[in-house]
Amino acid sequence: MDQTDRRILALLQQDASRSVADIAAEVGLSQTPCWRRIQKLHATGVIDRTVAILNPESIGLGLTVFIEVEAADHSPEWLQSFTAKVSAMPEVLEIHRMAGDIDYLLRVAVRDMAHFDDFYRTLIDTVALKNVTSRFAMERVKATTAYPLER
Amino acid sequence: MDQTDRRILALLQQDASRSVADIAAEVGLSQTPCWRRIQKLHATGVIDRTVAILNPESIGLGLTVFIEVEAADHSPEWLQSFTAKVSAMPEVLEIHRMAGDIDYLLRVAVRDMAHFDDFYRTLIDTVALKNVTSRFAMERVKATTAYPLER
DNA sequence: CTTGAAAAGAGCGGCCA
DNA sequence: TGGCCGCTCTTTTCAAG
Repeated sequence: MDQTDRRILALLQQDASRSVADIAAEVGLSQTPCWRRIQKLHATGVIDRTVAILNPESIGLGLTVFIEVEAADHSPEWLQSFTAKVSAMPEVLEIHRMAGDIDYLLRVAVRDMAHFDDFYRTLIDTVALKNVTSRFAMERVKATTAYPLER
Repeated sequence: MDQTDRRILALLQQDASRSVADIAAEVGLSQTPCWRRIQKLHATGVIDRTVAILNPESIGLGLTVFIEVEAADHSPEWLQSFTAKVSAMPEVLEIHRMAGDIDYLLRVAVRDMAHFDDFYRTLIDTVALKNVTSRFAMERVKATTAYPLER
């Protein structure tokens, strides 16, 4: 993956709806080689998928909550049950297994506090947890899915 | 926005590279009305953009760090300077202004610990901070950009 | 809202340098 | 590798039920 690939990726991370010809022109290639590079980036898993990013407010999911979780115990059974059950909850957009005093960090999208309360009850009902801290986001100052690729 | 729009959005959040005809078939519409709905969802800002999602490991940015920040003070000047300067750092993918004891939560993508150390020094050099806690993600158990739309 | 169709545009592949 | 040139498929618009 060379510098040209990186430039292509940078553009596609910003806007994947642009035509190959368009992107090709911007990176100084003609269509075919540019198209071939993009195919290869897909095939090798560098590009995982292309998706529509929605405005959460417009679909009534304006409340983002980060939940810090400490495991009830650290047995393989608990871990597996936790990840399986929590992964299946649609409000949970992300689950990170963490280093340090917190075992898992969840990122959750809900409608409002009532919805969160609902979710929270379900969560603590579904899996045994030692300690849970919820942090509420008031404002999304920056939110991008684009990794930095300069170099 | 009705149920059909929601179904279209659910599909586009999963895979925005599918053809309109394909999506139309799945939601039980013909091409033209389906296409018009998608245009409208763009125009009204429900669909913000469509982007390529990369595999962070494959581009050498496999280390995700969440940084909890307490502001040095809460003056408008500090807040503005903080958001402007930190937004401009490419490693910072997300900035959330939080409720509670933490003022800001950052989500940062870096190559490795050395890169993080670099980033961290730059961060605390760039803006005055009262307290900073870094939490390191060991494993991405779940990561989706798709908001739940069932209903 | 549907179908059908047609023009414009983009994706895709072969072939040559 | 990259570039040129078609063939094919989609997207996009339009007319009409």
